This record gives sequence, C-alpha cells and structure tokens, in this order.
Amino acid sequence: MTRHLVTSALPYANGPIHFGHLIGAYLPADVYVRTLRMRGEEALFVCGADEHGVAITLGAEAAGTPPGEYAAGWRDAAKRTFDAFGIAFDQWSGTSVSPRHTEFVQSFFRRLVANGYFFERESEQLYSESGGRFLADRYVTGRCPNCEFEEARGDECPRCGSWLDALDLGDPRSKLDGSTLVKRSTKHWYLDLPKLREDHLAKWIGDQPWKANVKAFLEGLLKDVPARAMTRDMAWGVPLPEDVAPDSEGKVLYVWFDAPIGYVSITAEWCAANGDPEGWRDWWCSSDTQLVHFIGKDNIPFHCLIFPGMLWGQQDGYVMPSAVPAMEFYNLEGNKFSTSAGWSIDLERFEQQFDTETARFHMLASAPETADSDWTWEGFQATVNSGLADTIGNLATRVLRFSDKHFDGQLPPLHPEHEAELDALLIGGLGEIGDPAEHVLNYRFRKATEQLLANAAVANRFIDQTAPWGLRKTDLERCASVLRTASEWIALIARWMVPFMPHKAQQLWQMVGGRGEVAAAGWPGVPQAGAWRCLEDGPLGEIEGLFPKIEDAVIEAERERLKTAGA
RNA sequence: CGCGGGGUGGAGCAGUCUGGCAGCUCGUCGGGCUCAUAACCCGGAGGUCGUAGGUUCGAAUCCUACCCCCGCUACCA
Repeated sequence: MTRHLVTSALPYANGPIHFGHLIGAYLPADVYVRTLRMRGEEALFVCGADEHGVAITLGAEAAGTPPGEYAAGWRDAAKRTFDAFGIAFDQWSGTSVSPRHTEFVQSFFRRLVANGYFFERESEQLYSESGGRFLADRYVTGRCPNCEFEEARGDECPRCGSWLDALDLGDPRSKLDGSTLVKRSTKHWYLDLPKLREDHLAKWIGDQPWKANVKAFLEGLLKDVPARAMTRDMAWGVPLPEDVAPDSEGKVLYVWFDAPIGYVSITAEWCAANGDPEGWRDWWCSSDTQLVHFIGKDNIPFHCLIFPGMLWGQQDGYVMPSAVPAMEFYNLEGNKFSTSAGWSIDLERFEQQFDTETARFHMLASAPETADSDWTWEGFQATVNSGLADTIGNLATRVLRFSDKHFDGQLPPLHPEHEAELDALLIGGLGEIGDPAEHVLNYRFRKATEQLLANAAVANRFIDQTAPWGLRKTDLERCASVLRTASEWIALIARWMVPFMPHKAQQLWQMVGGRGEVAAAGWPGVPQAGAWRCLEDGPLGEIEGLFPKIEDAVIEAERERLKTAGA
C-alpha cells in the first residue's frame, strides 16, 4: 500500500515568510496532502526551520543574541504564518532542536565516508583575523585580477563579468568589517559527486519523468559537476563525528548537507511522538513510500542532485524522491518581494484585514507553475469577487435562502420521480464536470482551482434552467426536488473545497445542513448520476455570505501603501 | 557573443515537447431572468500568436537571424 511522504523546503531561519515562500513550497504541499487524505490515502507532511549556516551566525551577532535563540525567533515567526494560512504540517521542528538531528546527520556522513563518497583535501581559504573565522565567497571583496576593478565579488567581477576564485582577488577584504583577509590552509571533506554521478545519479536523472527543461538543466549541471566541500570552519552547526573524522575540531557539516537530512530527523521526531521511535525507517526505507519534495526552483540542484546522491550513497535502502514539484518565482505586482525595500505585504495586517483562505485560493489560482507570476491586488480582488463570491458564495445564498424562506428552514425533500431527470441535466448536461484532485495530483494547482469553479458554475446554470422561483407557484414538489438537488451539489462543492479552503469548506458544509466534519465526508471525485447525494434530511445551518466582496477602495489603498513604501 | 525565463484579443494566462479550424478567466457590449452577495444565465465584439526569413500541403508550435521585457547583487523561495 503506497504511503506518501511529503516535504516542503525547510525555510531558512533568517527572515520572515512571505507569499512567495507560501506558494513556492508550502501551500501546494498542504493542498496535495489534504487531497490525498480526503481520498483515504496515508500521508505524512513534515517541515521545520533550517537553522544552521553562516548567515544565521551573522544575523545572531547583529541581533546580539545566541544563534539558537535567533533561529528560534524566526522558527516561531514562520510557524505563526503557516498556522495563519492553514499549512498543517504533521510535524514542525528545526534543525538545531530536532532531537535526533545531529545523530542522523552524523550517521549520513559516516555511511558516505564508509561507502567512499567523501574524501579529505587541504586547501587555502580566506581567513578573517579580526572575525576569527574563514569567510565564504559572498562575504569577500577585492581587486579583480582581470580588469583591476577594486570591488569584485568573491565569485564574479561585476564589471568585466569574469568568473573568479576568491583566492585570486588582489587585497582581499571582508565585506563584514572591511578588514584585510589572509590565506590560511584548512582541511575539508568533499562529497564526491562525480563518483555518485558515475555510480548512479546520471542514470537515475535520465530515467526521471521530469519536465524537459528541468532535466536539461540538471544534465548540464551534472556534466561537469565538481566534488563539493561539505564542511565548514565554524562553531554553529552539526559537528563532524570524531570517529571517522579525527582532527575535525572546530568544523561542522555544511548547512546544505544538514538541512535536507532534517526531513529524516523531523520524520523521526513525529514517529517518536506517536510512540514508534524507529518508525521513520518504514517511511524512508520502504519501497511503498512515495517521497515528494515541494520546493522553489532555486532548490532544484539540491533536491534533484545532491540530496538524492546522499540518499542513494547511504546504500541503506533509502527511497529516492518520486517527484520534485518546483515552483518558479512569485513576485509582488511585478517586482520581487523585498522586506528591506518595503516591497512586501505585512502579513499580520493582512490576516486582520483579509481572509487567509481566499488568499490561499488566489495564490493557487495564480501559482508560478510554468513561469514566474505575480500577486496583484486586482487579481486577488477578481478571484474573491468574481470567482468565489459570485460563483460559489452567491450560489449558496440563492439556493439556501430560497429553501429557508419557502421550506421552513429545512432541506427540501427530493421526490424520487424527479431524480433521474435532474441528475441527467446537472451531470453532463450543463458543462464538463471534472475532478480537481486529478489536477492536484499532477501538481497543476491553477487548473485545479479552475475546475473547482467550473464545477460550481454548473449549478448556477442548473438553477437558471429549472427556475425554482416559477415552480414554487406551479409545482411545489418539483421545486423541492430542484432545491434539494442544488443543495446536494453545494455539499459536493464544500467537499471539493476542503484541500483549498478547509474552514470555508466546513462553513459551507454546515450552511447546507451537513453533519460533522466535511473532511470526514471523503473525496467526491466526479459524481455519477444516481449515486452522488450525501445529505440527510434536516435543518439548514445559519446562512451567511461566505465570501464578502472586497471593495475597490480597499484594493486601491493597498496599492497606494505599496507605492509609498516602495518609493 | 555571460546564463536563464518570457513576449498569444484591453488585463492575466493556457496551448509550443508530439505542426492540423487560436482556447480560458477577467473586463467590455447586447439580450434574458428576478431566487440570490447589483448577483445568475445566454449571445456578440475584439488577436497578422514580438519582428523578418526558412522548412512544410499546412506553423503560435519546427529551423535561422534579430528586437524588446524580467531575474541572475542584497534579509529574500
């Protein structure tokens, strides 16, 4: 029996979460997991903050707090945002606090060493005596050896465009404090990617059913992939295990090595919390597992090349990812999200003023699936007003208020002689009805939202054609059958809505008189005539506008705010 | 010759891999309905698919050249 292990890219604990992150790796995963569960499949959804690395250390220093506390602050902030947007991880943690993380990371390292996929090498690197540490290329500046430009970066010269090695820079200086850097020799452990490529990765990537451009990109990368140093000289991180790496005092594993292993340690954390400390193996080392990593496109090399290499190199039965859905970038009104430049949306304010579930729906409807796309305030307004309020919200009120008024607040009864005819009209006679889940499972979230709305639009046509307001005066029984049928369809819509807008779905379910949790009603798929109704007779719930419209003035104010802040 | 993504009715996009009447949502115009969140339903207008050339019976789709826009530097997928 297939089990689904779903991960979202671990957000780096060095800043706030914005819409770009949400639609990039978290919302799609959440919708995917909720869809699987509605269909009765087993799924586990894990995530946590990525908390090691130089940037965290520097951020912590600037903030004057220990790195652990600094990371915890961002970890909690991220979790608040995820909670507000209904991203329901089964387990949320962080790489500096997950109980067995160090153990797992060291174990991965050990096995890779034992299997011959790591080698040691001494090399010179730039050392900051004032800071007491080696500096990564991005923190180094100096004179370009080609064009003499004084402000060349550690990896590239912005003036002449040539690619550089930081060690070739003249007068290398620290970007952090401007001090002069010296060359110092240090030993590092390199992950032997060329060997992994020969032994398995080249063939594996060739066999994947990924998009052509992704494969072309990876094959290009793989062609001359170098061995990569997976260790760093610093104190914050997972230390190398002394038993296989003697003399590694003061060295930790590179954050990019330790982060993806967080998926494993966080899985173990969940298993332990559920009374089965060794249960992680059933998830990670079983051929029944479908491992899916949701990520942003910038993460492709790590999730499609390096981490699979690490997994396979364990030679311990680990599964390989079966899919790596990668979103492109999501911008804000045409420009990158930028907190420092004020080009952003304050999420706390957003949560107070708007509905986070309609925001989920809009992000999914405009998701950067095939190309970069944008959050635009006008687009959000159109989705809410024209898509959700007019199509679904209004459908509910027009049907339910009618029943409420003329059938005493009860769900009107279906008269059996009308069933076949009404089903024939509703299902297939008024437009294509599709299963949104089919698109979700193919990672086509835009299509899924379109299909949901299209399924709802069918009911509006149904009401129009059957005109219950006329039947009320001429044929009350048929009028009841029509309203009951439309109500049943609304219940169906509520069930289809669950993965996208769980609370709104529950609200709609209760409005139409559904009992208990809508999620428990299961996934309806495509309804079949005569076998799709699910409501019991009884009273309707309280009828209210499910999706309040967003006024032009509100949208204008948001755009104005953005303009002012961004200026 | 740095790399990558993109240019399809007013707006936003799908379609390009695998050539075959140019499609969707919004907006707009006209009609219908009156149950409903001034909502719903039906119909219409609007595109030389960035430009030029080529292959082909046939090109948005394949080939060649060129033009334009956006990322690749920053707390930032």
